[in-house]
Amino acid sequence: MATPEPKNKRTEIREAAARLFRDKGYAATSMRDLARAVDLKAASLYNHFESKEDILRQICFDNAHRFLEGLQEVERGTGSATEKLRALISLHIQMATEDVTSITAFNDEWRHLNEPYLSEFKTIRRDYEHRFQAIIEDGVRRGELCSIDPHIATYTIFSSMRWLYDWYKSGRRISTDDLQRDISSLLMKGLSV
Amino acid sequence: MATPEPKNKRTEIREAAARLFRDKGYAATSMRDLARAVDLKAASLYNHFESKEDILRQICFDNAHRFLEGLQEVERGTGSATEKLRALISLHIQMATEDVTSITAFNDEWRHLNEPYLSEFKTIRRDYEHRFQAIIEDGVRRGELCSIDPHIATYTIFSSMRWLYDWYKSGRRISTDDLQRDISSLLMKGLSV
DNA sequence: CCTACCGATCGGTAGG
DNA sequence: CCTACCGATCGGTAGG
Repeated sequence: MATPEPKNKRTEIREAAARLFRDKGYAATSMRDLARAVDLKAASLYNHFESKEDILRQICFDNAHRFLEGLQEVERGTGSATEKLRALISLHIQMATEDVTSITAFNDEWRHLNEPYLSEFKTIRRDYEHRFQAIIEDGVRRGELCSIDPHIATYTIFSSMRWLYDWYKSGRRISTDDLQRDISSLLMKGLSV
Repeated sequence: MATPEPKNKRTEIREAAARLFRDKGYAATSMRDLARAVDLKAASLYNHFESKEDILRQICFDNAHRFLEGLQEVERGTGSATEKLRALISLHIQMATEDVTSITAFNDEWRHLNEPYLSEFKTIRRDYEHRFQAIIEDGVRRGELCSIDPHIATYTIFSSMRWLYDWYKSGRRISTDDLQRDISSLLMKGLSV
């Protein structure tokens, strides 16, 4: 009973889209490609989504909110700046390894959003970056971290895990635990006094 | 005298293409966009390049060879693994800051190459990665670097500088010297014993 | 280097 | 959810 179908089809389309956007890029993915991937005709996709951009929009904003929630939880904690930073690095690795396809589309394809969504997305992103950077600044001020430029540190941390998105496509031969340990230790040691 | 025009126009088109590919992506850049950027009609572009992909091809392979040359020079050196690694990090930062637009297109758009060029490009890239990783493995073996997984270390270093490509688009307020110092010290300290 | 034009494909809609 | 179809735009060519 009830209607389990509609929601599942929507999710199925969204996931197929994330995969195609990651593999071919948003612009190179046609609605006919996507329809084929979910065994539908192109026109039928419009019963589930307003437009091609609507799908991208949901992928981008859903992931943005997941990152923001993770950050908020860390901010509410009572640990040292070092502990918070370590938790944030874990968050990024976790996001990258849990839902790879979606995160890749989120990372690389948001620039294809149209206004006003593009500006809205950039604002959220900038907010995240600033709050992340504030934690590093705090750590430097307290003498927990070395006197690195917090801006450089923030972006270096962000991008240092980007290879996971590409790399997870092919057969991954490293356990998530090893990743956590090695990446986290490299970055934390690099930032230590 | 002579003919300085042809070569200059070719270069002008290539640079405009690199900028457009970086800003909008390869698939979303039309030959009409590119023609407009260099004050030509779309059809005239085909006097300078065989196809749209031909332009991308040149950007990708030129940069691949520049990276390989830099690596070769480092490999020929007699320094320790630590010194070689430091030189390679410098190479990446230098490439990223010297010719940003071209490097971004090289980094993100190569997947739009068609066969057999796609396979050829991936082979070159894999070769570069393996030789880079060999230097890290050597450093670990000699006890110069900590016992991190060399594979994780290699890719973390590669991607840790990727933000430079995006970030250089907007007004850069950090000097190249500061970048060199902070990024290099973060990574080298992170990898030290 | 241009005008004129090609077939293919695009995102999306009408109407059922 | 489909068939049928729209105008727009794509990469590229012919011919000069």
